[in-house]
Amino acid sequence: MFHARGYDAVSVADLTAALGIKPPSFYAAFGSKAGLYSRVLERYSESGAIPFAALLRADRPVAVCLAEVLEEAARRYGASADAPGCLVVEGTRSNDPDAQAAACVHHDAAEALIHDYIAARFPEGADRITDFMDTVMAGLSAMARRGHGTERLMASAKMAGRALMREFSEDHA
Amino acid sequence: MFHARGYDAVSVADLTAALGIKPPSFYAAFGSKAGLYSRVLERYSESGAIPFAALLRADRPVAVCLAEVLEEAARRYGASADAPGCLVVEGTRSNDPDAQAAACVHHDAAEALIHDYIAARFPEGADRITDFMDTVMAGLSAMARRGHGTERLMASAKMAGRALMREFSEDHA
DNA sequence: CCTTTTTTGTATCAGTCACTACATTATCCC
DNA sequence: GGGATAATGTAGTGACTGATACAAAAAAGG
Repeated sequence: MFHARGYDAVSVADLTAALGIKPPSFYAAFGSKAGLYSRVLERYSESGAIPFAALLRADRPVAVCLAEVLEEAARRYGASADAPGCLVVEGTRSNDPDAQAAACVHHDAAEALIHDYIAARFPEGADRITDFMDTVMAGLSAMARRGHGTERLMASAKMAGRALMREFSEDHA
Repeated sequence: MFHARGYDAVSVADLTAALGIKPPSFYAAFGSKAGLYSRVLERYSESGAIPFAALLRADRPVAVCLAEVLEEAARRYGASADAPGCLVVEGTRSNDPDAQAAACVHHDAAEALIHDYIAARFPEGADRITDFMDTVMAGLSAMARRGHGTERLMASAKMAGRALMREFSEDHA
């Protein structure tokens, strides 16, 4: 439900109704609405999110791996129309401070993964390229939330991917 | 205030306090919270938003003009830290149906402007390129909201702009 | 100056938010 | 089966949401 409608748009009443439990049981189990969200984020990071560690390989060109991350984002963000976009990216935009902080933890971790991966071989462009990756992924998540399916997202992801290739081939030269 | 904190995060109480008026005067003047937001959007589209009509020129290369739109977005979205991102783009993400609809009107108009501009000279790629423009602009607005300044946004905008050049030069060949 | 109309402030509307005190029911251990 | 413990349902907390009824004050018109 958090993924489908966003943290702010889901009320505790919605959650308890969906779970078939009453508020006291909900708070006994999860502590708070943000507490449940934290656990959902954890689960999402383990299974539903982009597998950065597997995609960012040291034995392949940096630009290729980064482009594959973007394409995987397009695939996952547009996969299910009833849960569009990235749970983490969207969470960082919540109006609730606790939820936002929880989502930022995961986002910052993923961002650091990307940054370090680039920095290992192109330290001078790591900041710039990481920003670009962030921008495109935030954009893809937003477009998914607008209803765009995987095909349309993929076209934009591939375009951004080609921009990455270009960027790295220039750094090489 | 809508631009600074987002439609959902601003309450009528905030608005009446800031305006120095009481709720009845507020509703007499604007009809509703969404009514005021509509007028704010109107004003924003006339003065604060990206001047698409001026930027999308028929006497210059399509890719150059589109790249300039993205750079102008970077400039405006990151200009003031207390009102980051695009009021329209962010408005389309509101949880309030009325506010979202009002923002979508302006967003769709801008999108149509871009689409028609591209379609006039590159009909086969208009959909794809428009999606890419939307994606990057949504991403830039999101990054601005995360606190990135104009310089960082501009770097990503320029990268995306170079991707556009490449795309059009290939279509040419 | 007095009446009429408009604007404003006081106080509050019903509804929803996340969250909890309390009592009852179910479960477990012996 | 009986007593301690844990989980649950009932009901409601205060705070806030957007939006108003009503009356007092201000402005306009003669």
